Amino acid sequence: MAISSKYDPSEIEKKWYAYWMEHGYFYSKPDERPAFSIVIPPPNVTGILHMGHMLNNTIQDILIRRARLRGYNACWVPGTDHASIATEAKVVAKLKENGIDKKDISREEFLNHAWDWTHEYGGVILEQLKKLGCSCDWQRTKFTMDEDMNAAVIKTFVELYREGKIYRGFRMVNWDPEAQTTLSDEEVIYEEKQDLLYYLEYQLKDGSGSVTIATTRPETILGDTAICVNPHDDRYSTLVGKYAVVPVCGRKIPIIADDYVDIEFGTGCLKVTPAHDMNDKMLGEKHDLDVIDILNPDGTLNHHGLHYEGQDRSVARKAIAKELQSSGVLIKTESITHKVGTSERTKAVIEPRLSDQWFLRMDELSQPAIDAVLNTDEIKFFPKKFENTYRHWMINIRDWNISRQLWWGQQIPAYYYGEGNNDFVVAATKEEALEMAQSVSGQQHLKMTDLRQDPDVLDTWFSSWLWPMSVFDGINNPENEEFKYYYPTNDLVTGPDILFFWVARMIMAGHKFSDQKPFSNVYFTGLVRDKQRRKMSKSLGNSPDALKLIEDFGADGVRVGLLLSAAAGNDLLFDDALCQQGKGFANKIWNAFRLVKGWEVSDKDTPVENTLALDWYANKFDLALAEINDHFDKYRLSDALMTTYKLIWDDFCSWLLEAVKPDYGSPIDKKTYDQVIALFEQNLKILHPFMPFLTEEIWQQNATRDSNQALIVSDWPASKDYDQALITDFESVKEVISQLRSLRKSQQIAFKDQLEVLVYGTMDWNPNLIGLIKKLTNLSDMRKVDEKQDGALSFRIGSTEYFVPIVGPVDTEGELIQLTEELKYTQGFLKSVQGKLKNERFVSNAPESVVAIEKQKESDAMDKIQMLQNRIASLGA
RNA sequence: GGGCGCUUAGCUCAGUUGGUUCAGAGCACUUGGUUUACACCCAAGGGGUCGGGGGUUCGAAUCCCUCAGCGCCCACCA
Repeated sequence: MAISSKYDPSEIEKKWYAYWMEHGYFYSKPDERPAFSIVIPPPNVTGILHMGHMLNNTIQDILIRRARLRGYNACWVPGTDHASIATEAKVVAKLKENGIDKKDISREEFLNHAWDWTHEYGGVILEQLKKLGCSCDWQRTKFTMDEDMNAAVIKTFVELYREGKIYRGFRMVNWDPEAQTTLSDEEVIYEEKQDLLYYLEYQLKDGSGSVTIATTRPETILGDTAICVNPHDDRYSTLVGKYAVVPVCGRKIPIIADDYVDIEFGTGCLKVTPAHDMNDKMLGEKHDLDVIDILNPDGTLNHHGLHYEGQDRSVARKAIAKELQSSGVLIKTESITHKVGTSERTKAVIEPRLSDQWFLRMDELSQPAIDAVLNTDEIKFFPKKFENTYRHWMINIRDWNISRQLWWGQQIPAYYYGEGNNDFVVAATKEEALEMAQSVSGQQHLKMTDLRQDPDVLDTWFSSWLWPMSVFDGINNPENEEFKYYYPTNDLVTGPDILFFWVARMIMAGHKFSDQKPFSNVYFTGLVRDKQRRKMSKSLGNSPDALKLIEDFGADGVRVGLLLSAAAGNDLLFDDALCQQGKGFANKIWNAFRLVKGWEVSDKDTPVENTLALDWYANKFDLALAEINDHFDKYRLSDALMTTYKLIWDDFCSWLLEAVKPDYGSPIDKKTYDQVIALFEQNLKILHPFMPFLTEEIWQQNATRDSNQALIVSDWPASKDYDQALITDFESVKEVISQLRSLRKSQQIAFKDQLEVLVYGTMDWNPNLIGLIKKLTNLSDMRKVDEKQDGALSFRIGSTEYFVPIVGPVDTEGELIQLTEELKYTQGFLKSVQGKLKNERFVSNAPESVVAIEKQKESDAMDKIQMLQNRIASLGA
């Protein structure tokens, strides 16, 4: 049967994925084997596969496939995240396209739309992962808003509330006027912006003068309730205790003193707007100031905005500046560069705003999580450098604002039964809430309809932080068999951008709710960037279509391409040339297979050099395997792949196959053939995690296999001791061959012209390998001589010299130049070595072994100089 | 402003405890090669004073100091 010389992945990948699914190799349930589990970082349910996912999931698949081969009961749990704000924003936008405004529909109607959307697009990204070859246990697919997941979230909330760790507070929060919700600190991106700093003059109430303040937000003067100066600022000491008048609205406000104010900045006078600035809020509380909120939730001014009511803050800013200018209050403006908080999702400028929110106390939760990573080494980070970032954040951790003014997510289980917002109970169900409300309030007549559930939902991460536990039902039912078997999970693979959002919180949740770590190792991938180091993004259009890449290069090619330059934690500069390299590698292996399968097998004797070459490769394989295992242990997956790549391409294809390859038209002996096949299969096993499709295809084409003999469920080769001497021997032989090829090239001696090689000195390797050298460099003979041969081409390896009698005209001039240069270099080298040896401090302080090495270098250099001089002389210079 | 990290070949990066194995890999590049698995190939080769300066040491890419450039995290001064 003719096999194509080009490897075509598309059909093959479909075929084997279907085969793996059909035979349930990805499916896992507890058994007597040790468990190895990974939970997927759940992608946004409405998302599509991008390069970051490709990298991240390729890595997880490599880890899980290797674990499976090593005999673990491997379980990779897939799933998606409801991604509260991101999804809600998409749904709102889609409704808008259809002429529907979120404000005009009920919560229930909106949620129906959101669920429709989820059902329509929710599976897309998971289907794409299948194309990449991901061996997830699809029967376990979870969604963060599945019923049991919701139950876990609610249970956790109630528990934390009863412990006093969750509280409601009227706090300054990051308000996104576009999405009309709060954001956590982590969702706010600070961007450098050019703005104007306005200098405004406030008249004193008693008419005794004025005071000038500087602000970047002049519209907020309408919410001013004080002016603050530094108590040590001599310029203003007489003003403290007096009153100033706010321009435009004419409100009388006190002038107070506080160390918080920086004497150097602006005018040294600070307008205090407790409703719209974190620090002003703090000053307000300290000095008991009024709080005047001038904004509506959508970022327009409310009735405190007076004649600017209804205008957006940015519009009002310009308008008010104009008014202030015409009334002479605006003294000057200055350009200023400062950082402005914007919403990660909507890009809207964040307004600090006071509102009722739910918070989770973090102080007690953080300590065990700090210990687990930084003190006990229970959890390891790869690369380790992220432990520093983690430490810094965990030590300065602040309470977590967990409420969001959205509809898509788990609604907060707080039920109000009175008129205001102060009478409420927290309970897992409304029924339970009713009983509690009746008993707490003493009002037995309360009915279900008297209860109002808090309209807010929980931050998305409040479900994500439970993920490794909740996917195994470990929150609702911690004694269940699966949870005990699979948890804690082994590896987590994610990006450093969600170290705090997610990783840190999972560690806290793990210790809080299961008294255990959620995972043992965290592998941080880098960001995927383009060749110009730009972050890949939709708006730049520099993100390649993931599925198109798989079409072009094959999933195996793409996986290799991604891995080749993505050391843990380093950003990956994606270049599809790397996928091309991956595809090329697949083709190389494919052709090696074609070659071997094309051989005609006979029962002739096995040439001794074949035995030696096969022996060498078997040992070389074990050496490489030890390195590969070590790389895996250290989560250096790129290195593991590169070692495998070189082993297969260089050692297996270029050396072993060339060494045993029969002459054209001749058969190969059966023993060699069988061993080559056996070694080929070993290669397939260690390559399988990286290139699952190609390897399974060859594995199955090579022999008829039962369904329980698929490569995916075979075994990872056992580590064996290897014969280093044998490997070294072969390296020497390779060196001889390489030198002979080099010599042919420099002397322009064609391969078809046979050479004779004379050897002076000892060949400390198996002389049976001469046959191999003869075959690979076309020698008529290679034999030992008792005298050096002056006047012949030569090279030297160790203390042995090799002479090749000239068969044709020699490029004397070129060789002379080369030899002279080499002589000069060697003489310089000798001088430096001798200088070192003459240094008494070196000889007396350095270890003997190091000195011995230098002495060896000295004598080798002297020998070499002698040889070079002889050669030059023989050329008649 | 506080903290962390990086700077090694044209590009992307390895270099664990300072000393045979230390100046490396892959890609790219140069040269030669195709009736005999693969041009998505084979072979040979060029290329770096390890960011600058100083110090410790018999010996520094590796340890210390300093300067310059880059990146990330945290906080945020109106």
